[in-house]
Amino acid sequence: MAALKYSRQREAIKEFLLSRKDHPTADMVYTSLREEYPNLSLGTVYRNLSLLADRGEILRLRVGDGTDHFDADVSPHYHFICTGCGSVIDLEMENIDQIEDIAGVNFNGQIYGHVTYFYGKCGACCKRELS
Amino acid sequence: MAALKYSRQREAIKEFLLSRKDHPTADMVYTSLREEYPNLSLGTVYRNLSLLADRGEILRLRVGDGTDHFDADVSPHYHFICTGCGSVIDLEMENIDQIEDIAGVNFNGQIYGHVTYFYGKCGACCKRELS
DNA sequence: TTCCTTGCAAATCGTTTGCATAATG
DNA sequence: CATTATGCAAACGATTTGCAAGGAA
Repeated sequence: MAALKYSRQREAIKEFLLSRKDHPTADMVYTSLREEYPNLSLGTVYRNLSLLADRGEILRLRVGDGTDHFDADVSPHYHFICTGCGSVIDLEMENIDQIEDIAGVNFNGQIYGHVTYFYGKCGACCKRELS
Repeated sequence: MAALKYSRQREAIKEFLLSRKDHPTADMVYTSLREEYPNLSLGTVYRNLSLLADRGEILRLRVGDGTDHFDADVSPHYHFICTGCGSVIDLEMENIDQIEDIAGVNFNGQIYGHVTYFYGKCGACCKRELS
């Protein structure tokens, strides 16, 4: 892995992600940080998000809405995507790694991991529908 | 849902998907059908794939390689993506819908579904690595 | 004749890249 | 000084869309 040099921008991107629990997209990161760093470029945001994701310092979430979301919480956990408002929410749930064993039963290869997203209506959207 | 009119192209696209078990991309569908329908357009392929997916007649797979794959088998099943060769393979495995109940335990919304992809090395790639 | 569908091309969207310059080690 | 990172703009790949013409009900 190549050596990294410090960069104010990369630090700001990572701190921004750490400060939020709503899993922003690259464009959200860019737009928000632009207020503090007026000549930050979108390319730099993408470059650093990819770099951090490759190093495992952040998570890239392909939630299926066409644009990647990012999460600074790299501890193992799952995500819920609301089909109503599109929000991406952390789930606090029991480990389900046994599904890899279940999947491997009739399979003649090696299963090293899985990606799971849960879909439905979030609490706020459920409430909204009742009114 | 709007009324559908018959179209030779749509029929061909669906039949093509039914004839394959390797989950082609839009471009693969286009390239293959072009031989029989030389002036089929890529736009038409995309339009019909989206239309069929919206109606639930086919599945759109977001396997994470940047381009969507499609599957005419809409019966509930799971997919494995080989990190070696990128192939998308059907898994014959036990039902794991209980993970939605597990996920819902500490969640104050409604979970209606989930998407899971398994990753690893397929049989062919495992073999290749040994040699 | 109504209106869905097509082919084609242009447009869009998210993301990546080339390059000259700036900052780090 | 050697190298990595930046800003900017151009390039890209996948997908969508506008529009005039074609085909199904």
